[in-house]
Amino acid sequence: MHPDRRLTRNQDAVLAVLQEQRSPLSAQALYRLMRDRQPMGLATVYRALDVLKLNGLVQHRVSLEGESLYSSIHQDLHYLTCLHCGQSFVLDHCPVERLEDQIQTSGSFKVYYHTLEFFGLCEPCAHPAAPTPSTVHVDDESTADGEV
Amino acid sequence: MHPDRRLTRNQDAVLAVLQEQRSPLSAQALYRLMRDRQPMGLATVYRALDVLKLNGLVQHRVSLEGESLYSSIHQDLHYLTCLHCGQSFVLDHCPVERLEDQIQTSGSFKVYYHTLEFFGLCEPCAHPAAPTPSTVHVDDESTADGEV
DNA sequence: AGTAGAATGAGAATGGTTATCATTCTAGAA
DNA sequence: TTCTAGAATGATAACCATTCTCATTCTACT
Repeated sequence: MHPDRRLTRNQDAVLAVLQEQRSPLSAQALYRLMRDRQPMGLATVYRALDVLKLNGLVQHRVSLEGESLYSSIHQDLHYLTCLHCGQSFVLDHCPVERLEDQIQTSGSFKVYYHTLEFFGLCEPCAHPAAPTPSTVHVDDESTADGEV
Repeated sequence: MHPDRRLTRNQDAVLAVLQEQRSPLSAQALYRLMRDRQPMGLATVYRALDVLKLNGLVQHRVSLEGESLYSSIHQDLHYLTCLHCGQSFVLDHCPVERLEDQIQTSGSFKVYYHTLEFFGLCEPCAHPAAPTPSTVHVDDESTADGEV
């Protein structure tokens, strides 16, 4: 990874594959995919993703399982993620672009991308057939809005 | 962690400590803090955070280093994070609350909290004294082996 | 062609988080 | 109060995505 340098063959291949994807991919999944395209070591995949990220070509978010998911910088997808089952639903609207522009033009920080994700419980997890973790009674301190 | 159950002493203590904090804390940091308050095993701290999260009392985001940072659900902090040095700057404005309400009232998903984070390069990392990773030439996409 | 610096691969090491399991606690029943 | 089933807890091993190490290969430039 270096200043004013053109991407390497591997970095280019990783970027190309990412740009074909419809949804974010983990580094490991990407590594497996590369076998049929441009086989390379796992470490190289991670390094390539780092370079691409530092150059504003790729973005990433972290799944609930702690896995980093990468996608092309041009994808502006956001999610509703269930804290219980971990399933993610895609949101079609992004209300943040304007703010990003504001930050951008205010100088002093160059914004490449942003993540916006909502967490909570999806319908099945919130109202399961059999009772499931949902309501909790908190006695003291601030909160006490149990009821779900 | 169980249905319609009051928080345990430990879970209560973890929540209380979190509510005193001004900024998000990692589970490990929290574990260290608890020693002076309500000593408990590291695993219990993680379990408590899970329960609190599933009940909408605590939120978390993941740092660039892959560490989960927890905070009270009432903190609505968002960040500008530098991809190069990892430093985070707090944003004072959150433009997303309205959308959260929309999702909330549209039914079918109960939103507890959201994360909003901008990534890019901070001033020092973007314009360092000595040249640093910044510019990259991409000749479109799948140019795997062109000239070079 | 020759050389310095960068990239790469393979595998070891790291470190936050989760799983395991024996023990302790809690809330309700008798 | 005592008894008991189910839940919570602690200590530690196991996991696993990611990073590091280092010897080797490539690349760009002279």
